[in-house]
This record gives sequence, structure tokens and C-alpha cells, in this order.
Amino acid sequence: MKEIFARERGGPGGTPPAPAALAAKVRTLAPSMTRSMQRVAEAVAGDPAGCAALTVTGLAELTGTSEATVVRTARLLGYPGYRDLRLALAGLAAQQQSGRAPAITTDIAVDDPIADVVAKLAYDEQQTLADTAAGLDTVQLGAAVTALAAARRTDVYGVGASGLVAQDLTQKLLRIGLMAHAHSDPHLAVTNAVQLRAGDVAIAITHSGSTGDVIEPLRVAFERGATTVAITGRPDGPVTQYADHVLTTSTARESELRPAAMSSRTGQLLVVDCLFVGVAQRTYETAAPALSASYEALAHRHRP
Amino acid sequence: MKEIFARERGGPGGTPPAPAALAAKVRTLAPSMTRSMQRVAEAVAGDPAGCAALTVTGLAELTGTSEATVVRTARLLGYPGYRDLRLALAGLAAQQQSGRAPAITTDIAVDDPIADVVAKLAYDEQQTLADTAAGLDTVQLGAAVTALAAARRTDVYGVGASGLVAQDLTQKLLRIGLMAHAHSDPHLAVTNAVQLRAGDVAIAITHSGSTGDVIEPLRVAFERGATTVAITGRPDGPVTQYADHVLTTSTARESELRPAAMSSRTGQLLVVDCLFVGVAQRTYETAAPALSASYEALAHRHRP
DNA sequence: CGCCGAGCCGAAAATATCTTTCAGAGGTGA
DNA sequence: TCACCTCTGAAAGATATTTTCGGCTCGGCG
Repeated sequence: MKEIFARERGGPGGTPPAPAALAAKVRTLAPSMTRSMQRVAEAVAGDPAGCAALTVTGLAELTGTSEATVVRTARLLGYPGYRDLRLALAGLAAQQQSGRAPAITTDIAVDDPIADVVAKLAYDEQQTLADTAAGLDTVQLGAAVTALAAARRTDVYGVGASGLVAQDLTQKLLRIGLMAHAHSDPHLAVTNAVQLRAGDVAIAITHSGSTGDVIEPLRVAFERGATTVAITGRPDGPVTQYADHVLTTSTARESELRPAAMSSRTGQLLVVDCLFVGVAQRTYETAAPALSASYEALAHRHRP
Repeated sequence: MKEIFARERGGPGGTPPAPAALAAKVRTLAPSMTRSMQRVAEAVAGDPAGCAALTVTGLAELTGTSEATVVRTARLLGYPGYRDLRLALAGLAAQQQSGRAPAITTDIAVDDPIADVVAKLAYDEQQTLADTAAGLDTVQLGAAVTALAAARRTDVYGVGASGLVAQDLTQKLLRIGLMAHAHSDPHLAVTNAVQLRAGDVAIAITHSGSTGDVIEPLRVAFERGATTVAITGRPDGPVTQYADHVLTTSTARESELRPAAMSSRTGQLLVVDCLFVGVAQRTYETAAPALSASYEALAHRHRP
């Protein structure tokens, strides 16, 4: 009966539902709509996200029409029923949402809402990761890994924020059975560096590349014949004088509310992870059991 | 009931539905799901578009479960019911459709060349950042920032890899003039927690959400009336019982060569950075001079 | 001016879909 | 082995969507 009417009006030749071209479709079909249907279509095109949250009854009330009219409108727009129109609406809303750039390219301001802070920080750290990965010299990295895997002993130097990265690397290396120590006390670092000899590895971590407290022990290790590695954001800095292998981290732009330590840490950690995985690959026979053993050992420390 | 102790649950229930953070949410909550719910979650995460086209009954049949289970899963993921999950699914599908590649990487293998290791690690950490940012509850975050900015004293608990994150947070807070301490010794942590009182803040960092050594001091702080915060990958874990505010980090999939500690750290650090910047914003008058002062103080430690 | 038909509209019934309840299955620890 | 506890799905119950149906308006025509 009337379904014939509905179906043949359903767009040119039984068109499948439209994803993003909904607003256009509304305009195209508006002339062939009745007054109340136009009200519904207008509401839908004007606020997809809002309408997606409404039930048939809700949308009918909002537009001052009835459920039947809403369903008829959905049909006219090419959907089997309101349910499907609603899904399309949700998709459209999501697209619009993600489409507009939340201005994450600017610096963090004092009055930024907390959500923007999250977005900007996440974006910047992602950027740092991408840049660091792109700029990392895999030859140098491979050489460092080889040295580490064969080392009798490994010392890692870092102070401040880099000190935590040094500890992170040390924790990981210890977990796969390597002899590693982190030093954030410059004096102890130097006195320990004296013990190093050929075949040992010394790693200095400094973003600025010019942290004396870290350079000094690396120099000592270098002179003692140990293999030396520098993880730094400044490959032209003083630290590289005494480094057999230089691993460069990306320097993200910094600002008042985002100190250099914050972004440099992200890149350093990526490098450290790469070193760890690389070594774990080379020493897989011993590393794999060691890893699972350390996992088991911790199990009982977790509550049910 | 253990709810007696919990002032407010930050876990599944208070959180509003997430549009793009769905895949992350599935990973985060998967461990706390029952077998059949995992099947549903898997189907949903694997083919959002396909599932969005299905009714409750359809999805139940597809996954070989019942309608009740599907609804339960939707609830666990943070939606009021299946209807809303379906809408979110449609949105996600639309985003994927218009947006970028589905982004599936393989695990790191023992024989991967070093360049692949770098690329995969960088990609995974980027993913973790994006997921964590998308899944972070800004309301909880804002509340935590407010508490921190006004705190008389702040204690941070973390052991293992999380201990380094705790230290990172502490370093930052100290730098803008807040009284913050990191504790990785469980005994000292508890004895210090006893000192806390209303207006103080205690933060527990644990990926598993069930690290007794960290939960214990948080419980003490909670009972002493301090404002408690949990940074965890398991919002359903025991630690959240004693947390006024729960900040969830995303859980990337782990593998033999990529222990959970590695990816969790990335998300935790992002949360910590957000806390820091948030507090720095609130206390800008004092934070800004403090930051530049600490910068100046370090200058002479850098070689020319 | 009043009647008539055509199409529009919404109330309410009919149907589909989603949600809740409840009791059995399956596993777990004592 | 038994009690207990959780998970699970079938079916009842509640909502939402679709269809039906009759009233309504509006314009044309006698």
C-alpha cells in the first residue's frame, strides 16, 4: 500500500544509507518533505550528536512531532528505520568530534583546561617518540647492544631526571642477568669507573650533553678502555668526546610549563627500552628464563 | 561489603562512556572479565563496524553467549546498556573508516632486526600514550590536582618500575615548592603514612593494582583521612578500595620481550606529567619562579 | 457555501529490542 | 565429598521502535 510510496521515495534507486553526506542529503530532500518532516530533518542535520542521544520519542517531542513522523523522515533519508539513522548520526558525531583539531599544536597555557593539558602532553610525547625513533642511528644502537650483551659489567651514569632513566635501564638489565649499576652520586660514579676495563660498558645519560657530573665518570671509563655510550639530546655536546657510541634523543620544544626534563625523559626511555630489547634478543637463551623467573618471583606480592 | 571503606568508586560505574578509547578500555578491563564476557569484548574490539550492525541477540549468537552476557559486558565497559555501547561502536567505526589505518603490529620477535625493534617499540609506546590520554578521567584528574595543589604534604608510593615513576613525580613537585616524598620501602612508607591527616595527599602507583606493598600505606593514609589517589592499570583492582580518585593508565598488550612494566611506565609517566602541569597551573604564582630558579641553579653544572 | 477527496499527522496497538530476574551449571576450597 | 560461590543463559519484564488506523486540514469543485 503506502510502503510503495515510502520505498520509491527512498532516494535514487534504493540508495544505501549515507555516512557523512547526511547534511547534503537533508538539503536535497528538503523540498520533497512535509512541514513536520522538515522540522525533524533540520534538527538532525543541526545537531547530530545531540539527536543521536535521543530516542524516537525524545526526538519527536523535541521537534514537536510524533514518533511516526520521525520514522518516516528516517525512511526518506534512506535508512530502514530510525534505529539505523541514529547509528549513522552517532558515527557522524564521532567524525566531527575527531575532525576538529583541538589546537594541540600550541604551547600549554596557564589557563588551559585540564583536558587540553592531557591532549597536548600526550601529543608532544608521541611526537618525541616518533622523532627519536626516526633519528636513532641503528648502527650505533646495534654496536651498543653488542657491547652490552658481552659486557662483564655495566655502569650507568645519570643525575636528576636522567638518573631515573639510568635506574630504569639498570633494573631491566639486572632482570635478564647482566651486571649493571646505576650511579647518580658523581663521586661514587668516578670511583667506580676506575674499576672498569676493556670489555666493560659505561653509559652516560644526559639531555644537555654537558652535565659535568656525568661526563667525568664517562671520561674515566673511556680512558680505562671500557666501551662508552652516550644517550644525549646534543650529539655535539662535550659528552660525546668520550663516547664510542652516541645515541641521540629528540629534543622537543620546551616551555615554561613543560621543562626540558619532561620531554627528554620520554626519548631517553625509548632508547633505553631499545637497548634492553636488543640485549634480550642477543642473550635470549638466558634472558627468557630470567624474565619469567623474575615474573614468578613477584607473583606472591600481588593480592588476590 | 568492602564498599564500606570505599568513599567513592572511581572504577566502572562513575566513568562516562568513552568514544575512541574503547579498544584501550577493552584491554584494560579484559583481565577482570569472565570468559564469555571476554569473547564479547574481543568481538567488539575486533570488528566495531560489524558489531554495531548487530542487535543484542545477534551479538550474543555471534559470540556464542547470551543477551545477558552482552549487556553485562557493555556495563563493564562503562555504558548504561548495550544500546549505548552500540552507538559508541558506530562512532568508532566511522572514525576508523575516515581516519587512519587499523594499526596492527606484530609482536617483537627474537630475530627482528634492530631497526624493527625501534619502530615497534616507538609505535607501541605512542599507542599507550594515546590510549591513556583517551581513557583518562579528567574529572578525577582535576580533583587530584586540586587536592595536590592544596596539600600540606604529599606522599607517593611505588615499588619496582613504578618506584621510578613515583620518584619522577616527587622530583617535579619538589621543584615547584610542594612537600613531596617518594617511598619505595614498604615499611617506611607505612610508618610515614601514619603521619598523614586530612588535607594531605597520598598517591599509590601500581600497574597491577594489587601490589600489597603499595596498597598498605595507601590504606593507612586513607584511614587517616588523607586524600588518596591511585594510578593504576586495573581500575577494578584492590588498590582502588582506598583511593578517592582513580587515574587509569592504558594496558598495552605485553609479550615475552616486552614486559608489562615497560608499557605501563609510559602511561604512568603521562599521568604524572599531567598532574604536575595541572598543579603548576593552579599554583602558577609560586610555581613559575620556582621553576626558573631551579633551572638557574643547575646552569653552572653544565660545561661550556 | 458546503461537500469531497487527497494527503498529512499523531495516538495507540503491535512488534522488535533491550534489560532484569532467577535458577541451574560449573568450578573451588575446606 | 560437600558447601559455597560465581558465572551463565532462559525466560519474564520493561523500553523502544514500527505499524496501523482514524482524524484532520486544505484545496478544488459543484
